[in-house]
Amino acid sequence: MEKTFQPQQIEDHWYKLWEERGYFSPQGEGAPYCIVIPPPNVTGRLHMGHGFQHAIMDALIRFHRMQGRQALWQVGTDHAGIATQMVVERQLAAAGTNRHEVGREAFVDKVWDWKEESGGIITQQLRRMGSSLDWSRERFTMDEQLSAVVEKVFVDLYNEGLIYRGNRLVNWDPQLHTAISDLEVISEEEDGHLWHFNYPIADSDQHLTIATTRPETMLGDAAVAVHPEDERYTHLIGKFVDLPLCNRRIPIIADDYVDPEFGTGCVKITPAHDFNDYEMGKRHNLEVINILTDNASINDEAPATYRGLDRFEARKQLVADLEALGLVEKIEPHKLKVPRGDRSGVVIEPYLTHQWYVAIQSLADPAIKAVEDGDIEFVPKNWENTYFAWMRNIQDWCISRQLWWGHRIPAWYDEDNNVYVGHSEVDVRAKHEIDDSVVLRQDEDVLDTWFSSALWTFSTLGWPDDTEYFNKFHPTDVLVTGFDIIFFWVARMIMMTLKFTGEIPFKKVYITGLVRDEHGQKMSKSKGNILDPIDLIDGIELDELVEKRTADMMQPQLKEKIARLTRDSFPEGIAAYGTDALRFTYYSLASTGRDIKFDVGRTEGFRNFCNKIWNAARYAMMNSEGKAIATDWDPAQFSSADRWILSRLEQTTSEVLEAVDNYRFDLASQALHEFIWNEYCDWYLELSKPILWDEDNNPEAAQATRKVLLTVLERSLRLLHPFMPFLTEEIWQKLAPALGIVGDSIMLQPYPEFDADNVDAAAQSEIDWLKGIIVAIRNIRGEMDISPARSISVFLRGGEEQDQNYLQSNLMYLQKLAKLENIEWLSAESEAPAAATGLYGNVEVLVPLAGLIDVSAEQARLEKEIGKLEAGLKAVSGKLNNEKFVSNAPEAVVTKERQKQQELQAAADALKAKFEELSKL
RNA sequence: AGGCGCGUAGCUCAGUUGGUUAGAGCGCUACCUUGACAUGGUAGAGGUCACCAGUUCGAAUCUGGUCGUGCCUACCA
Repeated sequence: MEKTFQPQQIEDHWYKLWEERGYFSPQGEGAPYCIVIPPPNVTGRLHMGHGFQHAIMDALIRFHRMQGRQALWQVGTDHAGIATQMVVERQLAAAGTNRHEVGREAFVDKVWDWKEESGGIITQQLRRMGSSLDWSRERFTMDEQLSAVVEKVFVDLYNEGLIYRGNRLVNWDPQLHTAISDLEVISEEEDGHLWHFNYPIADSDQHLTIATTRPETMLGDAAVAVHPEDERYTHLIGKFVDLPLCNRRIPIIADDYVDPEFGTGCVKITPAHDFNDYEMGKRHNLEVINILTDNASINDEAPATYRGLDRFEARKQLVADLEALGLVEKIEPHKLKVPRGDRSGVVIEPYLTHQWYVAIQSLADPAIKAVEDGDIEFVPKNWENTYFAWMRNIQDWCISRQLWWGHRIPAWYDEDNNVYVGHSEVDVRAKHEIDDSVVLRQDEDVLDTWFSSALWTFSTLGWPDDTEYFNKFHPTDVLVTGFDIIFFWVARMIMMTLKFTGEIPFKKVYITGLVRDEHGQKMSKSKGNILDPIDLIDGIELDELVEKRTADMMQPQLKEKIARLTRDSFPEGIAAYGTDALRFTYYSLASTGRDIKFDVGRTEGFRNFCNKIWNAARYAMMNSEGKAIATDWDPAQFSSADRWILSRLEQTTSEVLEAVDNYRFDLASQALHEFIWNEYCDWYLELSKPILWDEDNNPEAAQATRKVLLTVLERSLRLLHPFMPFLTEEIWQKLAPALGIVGDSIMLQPYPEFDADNVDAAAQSEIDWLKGIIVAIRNIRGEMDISPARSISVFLRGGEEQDQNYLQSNLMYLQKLAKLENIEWLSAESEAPAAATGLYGNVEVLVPLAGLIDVSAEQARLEKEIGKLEAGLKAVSGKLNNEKFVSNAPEAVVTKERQKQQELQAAADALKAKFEELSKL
């Protein structure tokens, strides 16, 4: 074995072998266990969020697979309508053309080409994470079979009246030329203005002052509204104003939507370009005047001077023209929420179009109930509030998009625009008896990407035709995802799955936190703080990292700043830490209900942990190869250390099982780290040395210890495997034969179970004693500056018979681990030499001074120790002197405090006596 | 405006139903290249658990409030 762990040499090898041998497919006869992958964009790249979620899903899958479940991790990718189409459109733009020139069919072909070309990247990256996904069942949302499900769902919902076509205001993206849903609109506060304009009151010399944040929409004004009880304006209700620049006369209406406190209390009403105005327009039968084109420039409804102007150009022009007419009362700075498309970043327009909608209420009700009744549980539970809040106020879902990449809507129109919905044109003609002489054209639009994603759990498992996997694995066990897509995806899956299969899609929803950078900042291209999981696995040179982070940056000053920041954060670039170390970092940070700040320092620490395990294995192997190992499991031959480590392993097993049960991967990883490093390596390996090196005198003991050494390691590897798949496999393959274990892979071995009978309290208390004495001696060595190379003599005094027995049975350990010349028990009566003193319980540990240390240093050390004891004593005594505590606290608590008081008192007294003795010298 | 979190060592975080002298890792200090590992070992320093009040014999933990901070939802033109 190499002296250090070299992850890159083993990872590809094992992953390929696992995949080739079909280990990722469900096996055996155990109860099914299933997770579906949140499908990544087929042309996307792996990011830290994926890395985190995959680490968790893979741990769950491997854990349950080892527990004997038929584990299926269903894999697949998403066509990601807008995102993918935008990429290809950008490619066209770079080539000096666009999709309209290319034409629909050729464009869609190009997108498929791009999918083929780049689609393998993300799936290769998922493999690098060690994810045990069942690649033999890989799906894509636009596969034939999945598309058929999409079509069926659409047609069925339509036939039930739950999908309808409506002409109403939608969120329109004027750059992408498509409608988007409410969820795809991001509103953030921006600086703007509040313009106050004077609208002349008809047939008078008076005017009304209205306030608006969007002057250009005045071209579509249909009324001015005031509050019905606003005394300033009641006399004007029913009268008219002359809309400046437009030569139109519009009414003054009353509506209690108007807030008299805001602005002037007069609102211009533009039904075609504002959601609230649209509703008010319906209430008052106002004309809906659309003044914008698809590009959000001014259309022909407006006066000629403004036609063709971009909306923001028109705004400037209008303000200037009103200014010239003396109709601008004032302009105030004003903060307002500006709606922007989450993909394009441009300002979204409420825009009147024909779109397809899902009538959502009847789907939402059972979906709410499923969570209320606990059929579906969120982890952590508080996300259920978020879910309920949105679901109880849900709006109909706009599902049509004016894109070319996606599932085309299965609706056809005749020349009179009558709509026919069906599985195909042939189907539609047959159903509606439409003659071939009638020309039908299919709806141009495609469905929102999330429409097909909503069907993911059951469409990927073969519903409705091929039901073997569906029947076995659905409902799935747990969905692992981020809070940001609870509405986009989780809620819609619950609704659609209940509607069509009558089953919940999953029993649990584990919501992960967001992965942020080490300072808690969101990772983003513009901040230049993105970490690529693959770079943490393979490492990356500083220059390359800087190049990567600053590529395609528009602003040069941003580029410089990011380069500087990157050089500060990673002066040496990033080392190759390997997948296991990266995964373990995720687990260690995965406490529930909290975002995680990703600190590369942690990854380095866990890389070291991998190396520690590697070397522990080297030690175990070096000490076993070619040597006799006990064949029987004979506890009578076990040393106290053997029994202790077995007992601690048992407890660790219990902790890990419980932690995984509760989705507490942080606690699981902590328990494993603590056990393997601080107990197995730091203590057990050291305790095994005296026995293994004393083989000539006691071969049975050495053989038994060898057995335990290997057994504990082997079982630890199995405990650890779901978290560190590669390292554990590599070592296990070398180790298993030494123990006579036959098996092809650790991933097919059983997961350790907890057996309370294997907890050995006696062994634990004995080794605790041993550790306590050794630590007391080392402490004196350390603080008194006694060279580690120097052997010393130690006396023990006080204590009970048990302590003396422990000394006798642990002499060899003490001599080796504390580097002792000699250690013996002093009877209580005998005179102690001048010595430095430590305590373990009521055992005094005496290191004779002669020639080793100076008295004042020891006194200073004692004073410090006494100080600590007295602080504790003060706290305990305070409690016990409080009569209310003694009379009210439970008996057990009081007894415990009393005992503690005695121990502290005895210890303090003993050290004080030592201090006095030293003073006499 | 409502809702959900968070605030514990220099940094990143644990702390289960209120009861240990509040823990871990990283970082820091000192010593040590001892026959698994310097990606290591041994020892050590470091916290009035954001603040205030309350409940209780007892609060990092429960309640109320204040401050700071992050996010989500709905918005007034």
